[in-house]
Amino acid sequence: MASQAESPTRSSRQGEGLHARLLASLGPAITGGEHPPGTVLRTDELAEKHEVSRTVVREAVRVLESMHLVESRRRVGVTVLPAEEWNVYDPQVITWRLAGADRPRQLRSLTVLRSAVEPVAARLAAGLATPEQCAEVTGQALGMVATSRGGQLEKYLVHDVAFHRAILRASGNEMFARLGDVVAAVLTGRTEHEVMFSDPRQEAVTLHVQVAEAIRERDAERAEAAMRTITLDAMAELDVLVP
Amino acid sequence: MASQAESPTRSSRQGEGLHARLLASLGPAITGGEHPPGTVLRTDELAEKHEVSRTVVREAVRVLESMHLVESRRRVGVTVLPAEEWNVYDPQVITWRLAGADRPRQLRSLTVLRSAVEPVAARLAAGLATPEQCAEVTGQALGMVATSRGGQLEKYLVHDVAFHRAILRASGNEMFARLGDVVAAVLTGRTEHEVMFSDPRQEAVTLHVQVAEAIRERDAERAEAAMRTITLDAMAELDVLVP
DNA sequence: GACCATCAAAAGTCATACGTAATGAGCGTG
DNA sequence: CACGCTCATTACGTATGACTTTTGATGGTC
Repeated sequence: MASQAESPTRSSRQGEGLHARLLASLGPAITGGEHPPGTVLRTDELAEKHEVSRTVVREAVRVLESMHLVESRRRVGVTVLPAEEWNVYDPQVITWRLAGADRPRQLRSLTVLRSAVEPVAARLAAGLATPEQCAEVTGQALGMVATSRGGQLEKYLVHDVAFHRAILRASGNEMFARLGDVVAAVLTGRTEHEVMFSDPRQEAVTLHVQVAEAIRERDAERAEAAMRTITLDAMAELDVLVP
Repeated sequence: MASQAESPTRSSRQGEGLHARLLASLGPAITGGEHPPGTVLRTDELAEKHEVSRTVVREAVRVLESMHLVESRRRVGVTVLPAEEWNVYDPQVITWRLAGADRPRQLRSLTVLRSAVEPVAARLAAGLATPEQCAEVTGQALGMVATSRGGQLEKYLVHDVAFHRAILRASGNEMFARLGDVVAAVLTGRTEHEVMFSDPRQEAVTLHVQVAEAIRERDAERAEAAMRTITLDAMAELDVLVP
């Protein structure tokens, strides 16, 4: 018990708890293929390697277990599960995979998911959006128009994310609403990592405005169609950028 | 350390660990509204109430925290988060909510999600399904036909679930594939809890066969359309059964 | 009334001891 | 030789007590 008493929390300050730090180390290592499925980790070993107590390791392992990244069995150890078992909807897992070697596959999966969900969300939003939500969507679309020229990619991105978030929220479906972070991650990733020298294509901007209009006019059909075009464009774009 | 030594694991045998048991108690209590958002739980209190050690409580809380059901802060306690924060895609959370008071809302959310995802999955499957996957889909559709009369609802359900699972898997998208459990839960729930005296509607059966045919013939358009009809029917049915 | 020092409550961490179950080597028997 | 049983080993599971760290709350001073 004296070890941490003599050296008050070794090294620099940590924002979060030790378990979170360990998790942030183990999670990406697993999703990134550093510990391939079938690998067996032992708690004592992890504790020693990361210089934390077994208690901390166990808490982190519990979380990984709840994500179905690993399975803890007596007398065996902590076994890394095959990727098919992973909770690929867990925001943390998504983040880890987007940050690692799996990034292209993950981006593609998410984009396909978008192409399924967002058109339906737009359709629902057209029927359910409150006046405030309509105003929000319209406002963000106009913001996209305003920032679509002159290399203001960062500002454009902000409006783009807010636009899609607003529609997902206005759809009235909690599960759709929760995909706001996913869409944000995809859009941000596109702007950040991929080559985006030029301004956004004007057709894309126009489509966003059309979606906003359609929702405002309660035209479910048009809202869905326009949004479907947007997401299909995103998939086509992905085919060009990613192998 | 003597407490469980003198009484060898009090009461009956437990299949899983204590933390899992605690989780199975706390999770539904939170998602079911028994501990409304804002409620503050204290670790020691939970430990005493459930007759487990703080270690066990902490592990369970860590998992709940990773699901964004609660937030643990020093000097404050374990605070229940508002429902908007919850990881509604976590299979455990879905299960808990389906088993609790939130069941109708959850069923509706999941059905809407299905209506967005499954048509797109069918379209993709039409382009990607291997011969084996085509055979599987067709086989399950035929199984549905065979069990669609004579009150064999349980057998029909098995084929129905397997059919949708096969298509989601054949879509080639890992995130779609992971929704197999969700679809299974919805379909099972419909057969179990709702009134289903009669045999399934023959039109529904026919639509499933059509989807299988379309996938086999690589007709993406028709596969998507038929599946869309299936999921829209499911939504319509839900509107009738659930308030 | 605003600001700051002090206090205390509760989570966070650690180390240790002991319980428990699963595994696989070894051994005996048919 | 094969099969199955026993049993020691091993690594996770649980409990506990001591200590640390953070932070809301309290109360006092200017």
